[in-house]
Amino acid sequence: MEPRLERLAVIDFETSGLSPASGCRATEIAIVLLEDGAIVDRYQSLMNAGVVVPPFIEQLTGISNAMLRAAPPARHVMAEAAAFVGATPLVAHNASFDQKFWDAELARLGLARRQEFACSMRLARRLLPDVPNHKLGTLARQLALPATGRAHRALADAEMAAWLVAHLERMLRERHGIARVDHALLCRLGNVAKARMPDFLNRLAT
DNA sequence: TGCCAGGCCCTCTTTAGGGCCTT
Repeated sequence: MEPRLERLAVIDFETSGLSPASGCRATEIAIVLLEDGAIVDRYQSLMNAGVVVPPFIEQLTGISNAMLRAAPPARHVMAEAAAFVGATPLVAHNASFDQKFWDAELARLGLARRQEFACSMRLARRLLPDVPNHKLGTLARQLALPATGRAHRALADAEMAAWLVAHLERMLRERHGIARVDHALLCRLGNVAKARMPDFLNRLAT
């Protein structure tokens, strides 16, 4: 039977800094596959890209330079991650960040991204305008999402983002009466001006 | 060695500035 909701790959990177354009590299990746509101598969690995992580980020993530020296090569990990994702539509929290690293790490293998990213932060800003802020951890607490482990580790954050996406999908179906919630719709909603959202959702209701 | 981003979004806007989010 075809699933009611399209399968999504929710991705999270830990990195050595904020921008690959400044020489920063990925240090850990996690991808969870979300289908019909449930996590059905996971991929997670540290990766050694040959960079030294500054103390602030070691403290933030708990990923030490010793852990990275013992990790498999970034090249090997990214090849596995790309195969795991395939052409599955991608989602990330503040997707512009993860997209930059996904594109940059794939480019080092001579690969190009095959699909668009939807952004759970942009969706949350539009669908949940009244929460204190739209950080992933705050949203997880506000919505009482399932516990996923230590924040700022890739698998915990990817699972947290996946539960957030599942919550937003359910909101769209049950509160806004939208029968078909797919990746294309999530991308479109992320681009609608906030002031136009109520009207946009009304027109989608079935 | 030392340095360190950038796109979105709001508003006291558009000839701009600053906060938010990710590590």
